[in-house]
Amino acid sequence: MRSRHLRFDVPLNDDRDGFQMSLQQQLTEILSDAFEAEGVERSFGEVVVSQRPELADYQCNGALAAAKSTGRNPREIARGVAGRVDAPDLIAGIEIAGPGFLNLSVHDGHLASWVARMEKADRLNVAQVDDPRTIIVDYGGPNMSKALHVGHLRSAVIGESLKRIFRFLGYHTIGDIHIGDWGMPIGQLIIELEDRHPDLPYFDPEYDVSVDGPYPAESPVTLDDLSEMYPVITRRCAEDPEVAERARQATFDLQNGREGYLAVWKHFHDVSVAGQKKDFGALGVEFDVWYGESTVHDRLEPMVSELLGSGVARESEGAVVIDVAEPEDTKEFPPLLLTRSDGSYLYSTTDLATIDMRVADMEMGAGIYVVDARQSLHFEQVFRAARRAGYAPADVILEHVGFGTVNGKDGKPFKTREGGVLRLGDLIALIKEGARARLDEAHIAEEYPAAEREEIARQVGLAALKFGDLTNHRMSNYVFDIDRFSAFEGKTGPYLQYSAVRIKSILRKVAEAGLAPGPIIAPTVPQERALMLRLVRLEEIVYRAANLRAPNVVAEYAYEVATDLSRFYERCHILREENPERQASWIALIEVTLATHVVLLDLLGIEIPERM
RNA sequence: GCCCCCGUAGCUCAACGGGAUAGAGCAACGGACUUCUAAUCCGUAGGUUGAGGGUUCGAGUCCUUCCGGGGGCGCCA
Repeated sequence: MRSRHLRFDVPLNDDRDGFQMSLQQQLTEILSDAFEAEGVERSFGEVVVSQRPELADYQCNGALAAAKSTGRNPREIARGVAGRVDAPDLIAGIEIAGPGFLNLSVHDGHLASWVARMEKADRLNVAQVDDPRTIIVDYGGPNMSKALHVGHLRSAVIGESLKRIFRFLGYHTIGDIHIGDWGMPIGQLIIELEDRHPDLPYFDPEYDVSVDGPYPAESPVTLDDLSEMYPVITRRCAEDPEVAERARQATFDLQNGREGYLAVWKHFHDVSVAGQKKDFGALGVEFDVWYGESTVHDRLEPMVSELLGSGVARESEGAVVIDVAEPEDTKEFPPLLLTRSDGSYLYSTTDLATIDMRVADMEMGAGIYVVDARQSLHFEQVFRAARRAGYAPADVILEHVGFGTVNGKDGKPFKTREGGVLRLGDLIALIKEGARARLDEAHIAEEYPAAEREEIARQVGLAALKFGDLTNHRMSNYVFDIDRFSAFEGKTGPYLQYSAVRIKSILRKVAEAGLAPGPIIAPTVPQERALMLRLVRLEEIVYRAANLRAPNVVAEYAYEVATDLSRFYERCHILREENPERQASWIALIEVTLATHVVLLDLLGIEIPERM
């Protein structure tokens, strides 16, 4: 059984001390046994969280499904199963409802022992996968020639979260930014710079490093220059075929090792990476490697020759292509374009070579590409080509995890009121400013040192921004509304932080009062019970998020934990509680809740302030 | 023309591989601070899930036909 595993066909590591399953799994085992004893296939015993919390904690719908295959009455099956369930210490009640739902309520003592288990076990008793597979998460994907804008937010934030989720579950993960730094945009920037400053040594064909000395160490352009130049040159290329032809030539020359171009490319690369490190750093997005298209440039020429030699690739209209259509395709599948007719390389070329490199040199067991959903065809082509070329054996997972676009209120890709794109750096500054204003107007943290207020504003602003993105399902094209992304009330990142901060505050006062956590006892208040029931689901949630590649599952759950904590907080006053056993149990309970928050917010890439 | 994604409350979004009465936040209205932080909590109101047809005990979810939006379809990334 041990049903939870990622779609990598990898079993969960069961070598855990004590409780080896999640509560849900444990209930599923019991029900499966009962179904089996009743003469029905045990797979019908699957237990899920109740859709009607006022009726039950968990439910099993198997009797309904089994009715079809067995031809028996569903309520009769349910009755039979219910009669065979005998686990009084775990299941306090089992009832048949409606057409044949089995409603389960968990025994309070058992629930408390689960929370206690989380408190004592490592990692809140969340199992790690038993799989040495290396997962490379390819996200961020900035183009070297453009400053980061809101459109880059999704890949960065979703990719970062997925990487953290996989890592938390025990996978060896590598986050790779995969910079776009070897294609046509570079050729375009080169000729734009050449047109503006033809006197620069990089463009002098006569320049000889051995005679004239090395190229200047100082960059001829700043990041702002590049951002300004890029739209200019793309427009010029669109309007004038001759300019476009020169850009293509420059791209070819760069890729074939023209020294001056390589030298100026290096400058472009360095100023651009410096800017990206700043922006992604400000977002709290951390890449393990800063590779890019150019990383594989040495492999391109040999790769194309080899593929041509082996017959995987072929010439077509002067270009080199790989056919990737499969007989069972129902739709037309165009071949992957490996080189242009002038021999220069494309996005497809570097992507294919990158797969080869990742498998051969980085031991990639799974490649997760967190890239705009519009590129799905491209990735399907590249993945198929990688299989045909033998770069990616069948056991290596290649997966495009797409996401929707960030739109404005008009349904088109987001633009500022002035019609320009909103830079990521400006957006972060804007939201942080909003968070600071919120502190002022609500008279929060007035007595804190200025530096701490500043830090709180930063953390709160980023939380609002990230949660605002991650709470959406990744596939939906969401509407970017600055007001929503800088809201601090309701279902927002700051609410989650606030929940954690409240606990920290209580725990400080608890320590001052000389109180300490004690054994977690059975819940006596509905809000307390609801919180426990929520916490116990942590493992299910994280695995589910990983399997669906959906951080919004974690975001949603984190919000629910925070809500349950708030309700508990309103109802149960810990410091004033007179029953010492209950008080000590509550202290332990909020400690587990805080630990859960710490895990969840970390998976979302959200920091928790000490106070706010 | 072919293919992919999307369409859910006034707005922005969820909905745990088909389950019971489709849930949250915001906005609106009404309550709760001498009480561990009110960035909170409680309540009211808000829906023919774009439209039709089908599959079955049961459909927002699967199939199908339309309508509407976004995107892709060899020398862009």
